[in-house]
Amino acid sequence: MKKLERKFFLQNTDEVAKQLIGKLIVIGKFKAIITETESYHGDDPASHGSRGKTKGNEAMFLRGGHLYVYLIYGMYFCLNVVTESSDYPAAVLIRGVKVIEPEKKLLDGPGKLCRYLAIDKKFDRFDFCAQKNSKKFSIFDIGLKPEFCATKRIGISKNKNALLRFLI
DNA sequence: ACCCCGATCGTA
DNA sequence: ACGATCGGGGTT
Repeated sequence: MKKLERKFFLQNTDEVAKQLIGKLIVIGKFKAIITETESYHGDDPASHGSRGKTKGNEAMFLRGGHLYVYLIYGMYFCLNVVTESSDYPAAVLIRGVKVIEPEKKLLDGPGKLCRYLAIDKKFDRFDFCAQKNSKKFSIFDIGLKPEFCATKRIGISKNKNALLRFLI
């Protein structure tokens, strides 16, 4: 079980999105395996960061290894892992996980996932690669290399044909 | 101050 | 297939 360090998240966003499948998220008392991700990089019209920095999306412009959490449809939070270098907006949306502790539960959908894991705006801009923060949120390689496929992303209207959704 | 829309979800 | 629900961002 090896903690993913900063350099992992500085890689190309599509690559990080693929490699995050099968990784273990530890957040508070919860442990969960990532089962579904989507890639959003700065030159993608579907990405929040593609139209420049705003108060809401500035976390996307941080260095890889931070979190970007936003509110969608007035009701749901979505969890993203920021990637690549600072000032280039890019992130991976975590769309699905399989919780293994303290109870087994499949969370399919970014809103459900945040609701169950109690992720909200307080995690926006959180630097989980900083040593002092790793107790609150960390991602580990536990040696799983699941088969996964690539499909179109869910719920977007721009650049909708790109195959940037990855799921087991 | 106003308007519009959105990386969703649950139900039909 | 569709409505709920509301904050943020752009525009006036």
